[in-house]
Amino acid sequence: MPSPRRPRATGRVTLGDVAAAAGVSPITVSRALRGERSVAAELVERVRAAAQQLGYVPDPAARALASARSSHVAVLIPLLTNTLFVDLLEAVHRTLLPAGYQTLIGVTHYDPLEEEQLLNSYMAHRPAGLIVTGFDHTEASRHLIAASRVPCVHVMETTHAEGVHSVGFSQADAGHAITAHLLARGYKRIAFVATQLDPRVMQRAEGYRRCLREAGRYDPKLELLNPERSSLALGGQLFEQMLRTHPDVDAIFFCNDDLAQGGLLAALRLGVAVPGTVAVAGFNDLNGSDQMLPPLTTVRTPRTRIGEEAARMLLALMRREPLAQTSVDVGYQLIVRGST
Amino acid sequence: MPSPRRPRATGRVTLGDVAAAAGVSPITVSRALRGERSVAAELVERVRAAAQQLGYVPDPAARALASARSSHVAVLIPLLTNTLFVDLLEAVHRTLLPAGYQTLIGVTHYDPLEEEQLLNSYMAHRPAGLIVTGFDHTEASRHLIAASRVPCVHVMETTHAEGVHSVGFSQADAGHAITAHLLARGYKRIAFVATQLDPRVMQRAEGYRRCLREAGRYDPKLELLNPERSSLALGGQLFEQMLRTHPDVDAIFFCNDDLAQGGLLAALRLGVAVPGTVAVAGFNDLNGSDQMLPPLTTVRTPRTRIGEEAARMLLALMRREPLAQTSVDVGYQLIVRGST
DNA sequence: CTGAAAGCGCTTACAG
DNA sequence: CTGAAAGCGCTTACAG
Repeated sequence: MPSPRRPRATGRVTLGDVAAAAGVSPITVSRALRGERSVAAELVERVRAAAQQLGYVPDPAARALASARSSHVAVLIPLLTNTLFVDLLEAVHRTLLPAGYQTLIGVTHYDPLEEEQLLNSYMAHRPAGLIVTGFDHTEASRHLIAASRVPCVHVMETTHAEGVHSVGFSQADAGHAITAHLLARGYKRIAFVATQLDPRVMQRAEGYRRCLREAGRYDPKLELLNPERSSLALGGQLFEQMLRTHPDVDAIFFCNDDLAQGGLLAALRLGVAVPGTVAVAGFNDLNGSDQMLPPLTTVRTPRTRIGEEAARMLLALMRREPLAQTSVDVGYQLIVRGST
Repeated sequence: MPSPRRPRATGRVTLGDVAAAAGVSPITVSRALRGERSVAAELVERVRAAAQQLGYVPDPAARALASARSSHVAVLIPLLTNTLFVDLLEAVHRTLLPAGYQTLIGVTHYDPLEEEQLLNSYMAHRPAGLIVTGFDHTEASRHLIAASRVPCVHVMETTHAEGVHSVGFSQADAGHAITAHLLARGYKRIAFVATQLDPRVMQRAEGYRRCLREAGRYDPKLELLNPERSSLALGGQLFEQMLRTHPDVDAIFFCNDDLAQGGLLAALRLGVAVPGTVAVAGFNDLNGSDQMLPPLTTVRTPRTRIGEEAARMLLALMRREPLAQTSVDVGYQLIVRGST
C-alpha cells in the first residue's frame, strides 16, 4: 500500500471507502447512489449496503465542485418579517429538504437592485435552482438568470410568457372578487387603503378599480395609498384618516390583513360600528383575522400551496424531468366573515 | 502553452486567472483575498485590482473542499411559524451575510430527536458554524457538536457551563418580573396559562412559581398547562376556561403574547372587563400587542439583539479571535400597558 | 453495464 | 513574505 507523502486526514468516509468495501470502482458507487439507471441492480444493492454500513454521507462540496452545481436552492423573498413569505419559505424548505436540497434565504426588501446584488453573489454558489418573488426584476437580473441556465420558478403571480416558470394566482382577480363581494353586500362608497405599494398590491388595486368601474362606482378620491411598511398601527391610523376625510365611505378594502386588523381595533377604540357604519375587508387571511371583533372578511391566499408547488416544479426542472405545465394557478378563496 | 486533453470549460474566472493577471502565484492571490496578513501590501493591492477587473468571485465549493469548512452557518430553530424565531433568524442572517457566510435553516419542531437528525445531515455540509436554540439537546447531538469542533452558539437562554457559548436572557427571571409586577399592582389570585410547554415556557413557569411562593400566594390550581401549539384562538379558549373554572382569578399571565392577544379578544367578545375584572399579561411583546384593547402588558424579549450578538460571537469563534465573554445576557424589558 | 484518467478550483503543509 | 506540489472528494467525458 503506497503511503502518500502528505495525507490531510479529514477522517471522512469517502466514495473510495465504499467502493473498496463493495468491491467496485468509485464511479460505480457514485452512479449507484445517485440512482443512475445504468447500474446493475445487484451492484446497487451491494453498494447501498456498504454505504449504509460505513455510514457514508456524500460530500456536498466535492459534488458541487465536480458537477458545477450545488445542492442549494436560493429563495429570494421581499421580507422575512411578513408571515406571507415565511409561510412560503417554510413550504419550500419542507419540500426540498427530503429531496436533498438546502434552502438559502435571500431578503430583497422589495428592492430590485438589492435583488440583483443578491443574485450576483448567490450565483457564485452555483445554486441548483432559484425561486424568486414576482416579475419585478432588473434587466441585469433577468439576463443573469437566463445566462446562468439555473432553473428558476417565479412565485406569487403567474405568467404564460415563453420559457418562464411560475406558480401563483391572479392578484388582480382576487382584488376584483373581494370588491365585488362588497358591492353585492350593498356597499356603495368603497374605499381602498394600501401601503407598501409593491407590484402585487398595485395589482389588487387594479382589480378593485376594474370592479368599481364596471359598476360605475369608481372614485379615485377613495384610494388611500401610503408607501410605508404595513403594520397594525398604520392600519389604525389610515382607518381614522379615511373616515375623517371621507365620512361617507361605507366600506374599506385594505390591501393586507395586518392593516385591516389595525383598522378593526381602531374602530373598537373609536366606537365605530363594523360593519354597521363601515365594513372592513382585508387580504391574505393572516393569523388572528378569524379572532377579530368582528371576524375579518378577507381573501385566503394559498402561500403554503404556492411554496410546495414551486418547489415541486423546481425539482422537476433540476432533474430535467418533463413538466406538466410551466404555469400553475393555485387560485384564491374569498372568506366571508362578520366584518362585511 | 500545453493544451489539456479534456478541458471542462466552466467559463469561470478562477484564482489562476487573477494570479496570471497580477503576475503572482495562485497561493498569493488566495492569501491576499482572504486578508491573511503575511502578504506585502503592494501585492495585495495588485491582486485586488486584478480580481476586481476580472470580476473574480471565489468558488465556495472549491474553498469548502480544500479547507474542509464551508461558508455556511446552520441555524436550528423550533419553528418558522413563530415571529420570535423568525426575528432571530433575520438578525443572524443580516449579520452573517456581509461577512461572507450563508445561513442555512433548520426547523426542529421542538423535537430534540428531529434536531439530532438535522444535525447529522447538516454536519455533512461541513458548516463553518452552528447556532442552536436552548440547551435541550439529545446526548448524541451534544457529542456530535463537540466532536465536530464546529463553533456553536446557543441562543435564548444562557449558561456559564465550561466551553459552552450562549446568548440570551433568564426566562425564569423574566417570568418572575412580570408576576412581581402583577403582585405590585395588587392582584392576588394570579393564574398562569401556558401552551407548547417547551423548556423556556417551563422556565417562565418556574419564575412565576418562585415569585408567588415568595409572596405566599402560590396556588398550583391556578396553573393551566396545555401541550398544544400556541395560537390566538387557543388563547381565547383557555381564557374562557380559566374564568369558568376559577371565577376568583383576578389576573392571568399568559406564557406568550399570541395567547394573551387571544385572551383579550375573547374578553371583548364576552364583555369581561380588562383589567377591571381580570388583568392580562403576556410575554415577548409580539406584533400587535401595543394595538390591543386595552394594550397588552408584556415582557419585551430582545430576539433581534440575541441574533446579532450570537452571530457576532460566532464570527469571532470562526475567525479564532479572542472572545470577550462566552455568555452574553441581553436582558429583557417589562412593558407596562393598559391590560394590567 | 463498468472503469481508468483527468479535472473541478481552491487551500494546506512544507520549504525557502 | 512567497511559491511548487499535493490533495480535498467527487463527477464528467471518453472508452470498451
